[in-house]
Amino acid sequence: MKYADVILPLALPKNYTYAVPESMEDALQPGSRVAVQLGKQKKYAGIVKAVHEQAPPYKTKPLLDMLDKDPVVYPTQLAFWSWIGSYYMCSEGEVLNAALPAHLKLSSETLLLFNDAYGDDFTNLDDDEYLIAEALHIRKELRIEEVQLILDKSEVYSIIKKLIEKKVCLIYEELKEVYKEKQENFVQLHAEYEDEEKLAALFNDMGRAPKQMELLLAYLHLLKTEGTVRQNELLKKSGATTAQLKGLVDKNILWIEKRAVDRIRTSKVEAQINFDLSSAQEAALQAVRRHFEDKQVTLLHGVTSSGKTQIYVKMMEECLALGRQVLYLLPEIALTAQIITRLQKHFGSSIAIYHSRFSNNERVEIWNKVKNGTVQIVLGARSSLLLPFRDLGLIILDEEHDPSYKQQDPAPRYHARDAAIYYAGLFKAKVLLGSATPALESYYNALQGKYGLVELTERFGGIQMPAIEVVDIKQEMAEKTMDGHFTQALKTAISQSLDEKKQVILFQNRRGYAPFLLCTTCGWIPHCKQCDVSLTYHRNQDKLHCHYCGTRYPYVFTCEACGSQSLIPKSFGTEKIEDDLQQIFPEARIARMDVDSIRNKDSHNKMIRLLEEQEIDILVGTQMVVKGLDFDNVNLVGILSADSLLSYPDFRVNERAFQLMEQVSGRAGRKHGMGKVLIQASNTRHPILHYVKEHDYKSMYEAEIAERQQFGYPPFYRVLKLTLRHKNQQVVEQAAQILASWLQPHIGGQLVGPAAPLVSRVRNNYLQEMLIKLPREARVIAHIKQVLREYFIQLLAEKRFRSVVIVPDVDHV
DNA sequence: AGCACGCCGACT
DNA sequence: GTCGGCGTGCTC
Repeated sequence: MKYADVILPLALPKNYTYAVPESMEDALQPGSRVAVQLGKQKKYAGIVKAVHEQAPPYKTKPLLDMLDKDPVVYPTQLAFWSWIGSYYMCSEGEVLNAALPAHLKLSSETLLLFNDAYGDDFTNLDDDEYLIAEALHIRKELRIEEVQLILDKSEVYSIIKKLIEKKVCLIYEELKEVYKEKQENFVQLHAEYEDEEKLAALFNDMGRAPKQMELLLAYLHLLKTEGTVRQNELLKKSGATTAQLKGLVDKNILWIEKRAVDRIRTSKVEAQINFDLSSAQEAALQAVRRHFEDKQVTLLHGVTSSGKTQIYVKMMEECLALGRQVLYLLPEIALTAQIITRLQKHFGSSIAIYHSRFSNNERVEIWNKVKNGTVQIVLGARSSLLLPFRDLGLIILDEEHDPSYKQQDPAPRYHARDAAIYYAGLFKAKVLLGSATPALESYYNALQGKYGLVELTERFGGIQMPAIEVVDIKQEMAEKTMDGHFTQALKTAISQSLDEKKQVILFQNRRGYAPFLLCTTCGWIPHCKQCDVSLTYHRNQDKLHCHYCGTRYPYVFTCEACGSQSLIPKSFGTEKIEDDLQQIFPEARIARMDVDSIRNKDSHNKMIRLLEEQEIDILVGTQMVVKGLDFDNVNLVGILSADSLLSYPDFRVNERAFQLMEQVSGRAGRKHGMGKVLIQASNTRHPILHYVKEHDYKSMYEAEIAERQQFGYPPFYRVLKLTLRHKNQQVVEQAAQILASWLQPHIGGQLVGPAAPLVSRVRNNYLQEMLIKLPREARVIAHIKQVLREYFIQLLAEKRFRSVVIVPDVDHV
C-alpha cells in the first residue's frame, strides 16, 4: 500500500497523508496536483510532497483524483518550500498558497441540487425551507451563498440539513478547474482559393463589393506578414465590420476557426539594443565573472547611473547561451515600463514579466511556460521567486537593499534576497546582487569574503554626481523666511528650474493631506475606532482614513472631547505639499505620485510618460519617486523633511535614510548637466546628512556597522520578531509575559520586550511585540526556532490563551 | 481556511 | 421555550 504526503493550500501546521489508490500508483509523482477530501465535505487540490509505503497511525482517506498529467512543480520547488517553511516558521501550505497561481488552487463549492423525485408539493415545509425549495425547484441548483442571500442570514446549515432529511435536495461538492484557455477567432481562406488563378478570378468577380475586396486584401497582407490572421486584428486593420466579414464567410471564401491562444503575447522582434560597455563596466563585468568562479553570490555596488543594467544584460546573455534560465528580480514599483520595454526589445519572446497586477489566467500561463522552459527569462517582483524554474542559472536581484523584498503579511514572511540565495544553491546557480546603496548585511558579507564584491564608482558617460545642499529649516524659521513647508532656498531653486524649463521632483515621506486633525482648544485628535492610531486627513475625498485598517470616516467638525469647532489639519503629507505648491507656483504643472494617486493599473506608467514628455513640471511623491525613474530633464530634487526620515524608532533608520536620500538624489541630472539636490532639515548636523552630501557610502557603512556590532543587531545577530494578538488587552499582555519568561533562559539578554508597539491596537485586536536577537550560527538558530515552536504549542494549550494569535517574523525588517 | 459542535442571549 | 449568535476544536 502506498501513501502520499499532501501539502494543502491552508495554514495547517503539518501535511496530511492520504492513501494512494492502486490506479494512481504508477503515474503519481511528487509535485503532482491531487484532489483530496478534508473533513466531512470540503475537497481541495493539494500537491503531493512525497510518496512512500509507511502507513500512518491513523486511518487514511484515499486521494480522489490526479489533476494533471505532469507534476506542476519540480522536486527543487518542493525542497525550496520546505526550507522556506522551516526557516521562516510557517507551514508549507502557506508557502504553497503564496506560490501557486489562484487558478491552480482549487477548493470545492457546495451545491444544493433539487431532488426531482420530491415533486412540487411543499406543504409540509416551514417558511425558510419553502423559500429554498421553491428557488431550487426553478433553478435546479443553488450555491450556499445564494441560500444565505435568499434567507438573508448566515446560519443556513440547519435548514439545509432539514431539506436533505426531507429529501427535497441533495448536496454535491463541486471541484472546478478555474483556469480557462483564451479562445480567439482566426480567419482562414478556403482551400480552393490557395490556387493563384482561382484567387485572381475571385478578385475579378468582386468588382461590385469593394469593401469585401478591401477586407480580402487586408487578409492576404496579414497572412503574409504574420502567418496567422486574428479576426479582431483583421477587422481593425481593414476597418471592416463583422457583417462584411460574415458576408465573405457566407460566400464560402473565408472561414472562421476558434483557437486557444496565449494571453502572454511576446514580441517576436529582437531589436538588439546597444549595450556596449564602458571600460569601467567592462572591468566590472570581468570582475563579476572572476568572482563567480569560486563564489555563489556577488555584490555589484555601483553608484546611481553607473550602468549596472548593461552588466546584468551581459551576464544574462551568457547564462542563456548555456541554455539555462534567468530570474531578474526588482522591487515591485521599480518594474516600470522603462525597464520592461528595454529588456523586452532586447530579449524578445524568451522574456516574461511577472508581478501582482497580472490576471490569474495570465499567471497560470507564465507558470507553465517557466516550468517547461519556453520562458527563459523572468523579470519580476518578489513573488516570481516562487515560479517553477526548471534550470535556473542566474538570479539577478537589483536594488538588493530594498526593504520591499521582505514580505510582511501574510506568511510566508520571506526575504527574497536571502531566499534567492538558498534557491540558487539548489540549482547550483549564481546570484548577482546590485545596488547603489547596498544593505549593510550584504556589504558586510562582501567585505568578509562570503560574497564577491565589485564596485562601480563612476557614472556612465562621465556624468557627475549631483551637488547636495542641506537647508536649515530652523534658521529660516528664526528669520521668518519659511513659506509653509518651503524654505526660501527651495523656493528659489524651484523657480530657477522652472525658468530653465527643467523639471523638479519633490520627496515627502508621507501621504495624505495632513497626518491628523487637531483640536486647538483641548488637543484632541480623531482616532480610528478599531485601531490605536490617529486618522489621516485626505483632502481629495474630504475624508479621514485609517492607514492601518483602511476604514474611512467622514470629516469631523466638532471636537468630541470639548465640543469646540476649532479643529485644524496638522503636519503635512504629499497632498498638502501639492496644494501649497500650486499656490506658490500657480503656473506650474504639478502632479502627485503616491499609492493614493496610483491606485489603478496604468496610472503609474501614464504619469511616467507625462513626466517623460515634459507635461509635468513638478512631481511630488513618496518612496515611489525613488525607484527606477530616469528622466533626463530633472535637474532639481527636493527632500522636504530629512528629520522625518531620521526619526523612526528602528535600528535601521540611519541606513534607510541614507539609502532613500541617496536614491532620491540619483534622480537629479542623470544625463545633461549637473543636477542639484536640496535637503531641508532642522537638525542639519546629523551625521547621515554629511554622508549623503559627500555620497560617502563607505563612511556611513563604517559608522553604522560599529553601532550594529555594539548593540547586537544584524549582520552580527539575526532578529526574530514575535507579535501576539488578542481581543483582550490583559490576555495578550499576560501571554507575552509568560512566553518571554519561558524564552529568557534560552536566549538570555537578547530578548527585547515584550511591549505594546507604537500602534497597540489594530482591527480591535491588542498587540504585544518582542524582539529576539540570535547569534548567527545556523545550528543555534534552528534550535531556538524549534524551542519556539514547542512553546507556542504549550502557550496555546492554556485555556485562557487559546485564541491568542502568535506571528513569528524571522529576519524582521 | 472551512465547518461542525456546543453553550448563552432575544425573540415567538 | 427555541433560534441563531459566536467561541472552540478538528481536519489525514
